[in-house]
Amino acid sequence: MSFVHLFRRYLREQGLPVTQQREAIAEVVFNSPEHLSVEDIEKKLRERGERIGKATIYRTLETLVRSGLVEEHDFGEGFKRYEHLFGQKPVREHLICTECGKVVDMHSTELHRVQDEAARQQGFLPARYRLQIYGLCADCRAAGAELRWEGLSCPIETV
Amino acid sequence: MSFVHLFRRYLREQGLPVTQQREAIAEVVFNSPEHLSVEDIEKKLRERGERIGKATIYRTLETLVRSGLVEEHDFGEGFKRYEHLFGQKPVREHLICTECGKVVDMHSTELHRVQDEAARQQGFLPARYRLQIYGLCADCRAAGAELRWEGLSCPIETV
DNA sequence: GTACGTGCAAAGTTTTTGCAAGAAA
DNA sequence: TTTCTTGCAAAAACTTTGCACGTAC
Repeated sequence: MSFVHLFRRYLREQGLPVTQQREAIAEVVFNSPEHLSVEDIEKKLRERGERIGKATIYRTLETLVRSGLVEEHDFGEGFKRYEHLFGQKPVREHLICTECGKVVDMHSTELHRVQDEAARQQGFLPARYRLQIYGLCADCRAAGAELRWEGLSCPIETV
Repeated sequence: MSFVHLFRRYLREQGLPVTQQREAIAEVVFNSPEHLSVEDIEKKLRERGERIGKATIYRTLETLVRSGLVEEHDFGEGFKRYEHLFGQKPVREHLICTECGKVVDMHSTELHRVQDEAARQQGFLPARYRLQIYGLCADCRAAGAELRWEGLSCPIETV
């Protein structure tokens, strides 16, 4: 149920002190299935009765990311979001609905393989990747939403 | 050679005034093969003898992106970069070297197809996507660089 | 002449940093 | 006791906004 001991182990491995704040922040992140913003984390901590400064949250998240237990995301909202990597295979593919803003996780082994291949063909040695697909989610499509193009009437016709 | 007339057409279509500043900014972006930051653009404008306020640059980039002629990128540097979509097929795949920071463009038709398929399988209607692969570029590999893992010694073993 | 753009500076966001006081080992 | 953390507030970095003045049409 709780994965905090993994983080504790990482801290010890690195010779870093295990503090109340670090454990509380890790617990909050590990117990949320969503992609959390720093503000979300702060709110959840307050709900638990913990009052931890933003600076500490940022600093702890940096450590969590470095430990490999948490991943940082940027969905172009102007701030970052954080997600733990337990449960299923690490999810690095996100479908982002341009209508309702919902973010759906996805995983495709084939996709992973093709990406890897393509990168290697360029002499590149891939380590991790991040894919964001923007479009309409199933719900919004069902509700009748449509993709809209507000750009040039005749997109890119190099005339 | 110059694609500015496409932007002019877009502005007219939208009933927006065509101004000197808008044309100068579009020219700078259209004539650079790189991914430009707002600061880069400002510098290039100054080199051309144009002194245009940052606010205008931001506002014009917004319009350029909406026109579909320019794409906004976020490589996690803390600021955005902009790239025109002329020349080759729109490039939405980036190989980012974690050693030297270089960003290499890539394009794979197969990759595109697999992505599309995977999204549709989830009931999602894809419109555009963005892929970032982090790793080591050919040069850094040749120079002997290696991927390093500074996270937990035994990555994610849910024990 | 009217509507919209421009430039400046101020305000807004999110994130980082400096430092005195405090906790972990 | 020594080292590293915490929390606050200030700073930083990028972007947006308000407003008086100018320009496109």
